[in-house]
Amino acid sequence: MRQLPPQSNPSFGFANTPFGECCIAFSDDGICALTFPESREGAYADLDNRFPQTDFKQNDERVARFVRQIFEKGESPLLNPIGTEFQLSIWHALQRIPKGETRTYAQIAEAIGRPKAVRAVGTAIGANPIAFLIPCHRVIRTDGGLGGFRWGLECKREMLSWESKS
DNA sequence: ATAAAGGCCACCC
DNA sequence: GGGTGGCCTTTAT
Repeated sequence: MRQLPPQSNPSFGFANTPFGECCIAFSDDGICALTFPESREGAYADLDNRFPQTDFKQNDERVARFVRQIFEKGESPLLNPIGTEFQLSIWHALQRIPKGETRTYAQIAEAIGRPKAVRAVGTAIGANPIAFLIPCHRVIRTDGGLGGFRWGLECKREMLSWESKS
């Protein structure tokens, strides 16, 4: 099941965060993407790949305000993640992990009532379209290992330590 | 329709 | 530590 792609006033922009420059894409329906791209070209390619029909207008000023709201005030703006029902249930579960805490992939599988689907849970978490706000960095392995992270394990560590002291 | 690839885990050595 | 088999969803043939 897929929801609507960003429709009303689709926009995007770049701004600096404690974890490097991010790209945020949003519309009147909320934020649909938050990434930490290697390059701006990479960010364009990623957006075009995920929303081939959408023409985003650049608005760095609005993104800068989002970033202050998120990383200074600790608030979460309205989100509009797009994915399958399975993915959405997992991304929803991630948002219930309190800041400063962690869960294991197995615990998330348990939380959505699919205890056997641990591996699929890992895959779905890897597909998280809204980094940080959907806190996939708070999920680690049962054996205590960090697990994976789309933006690099170093970044995952930094996010966890940043959250533990605030 | 089917195959292949995953941010996993339990179990073995 | 390293390797195997099972589990389940998604994406690409």
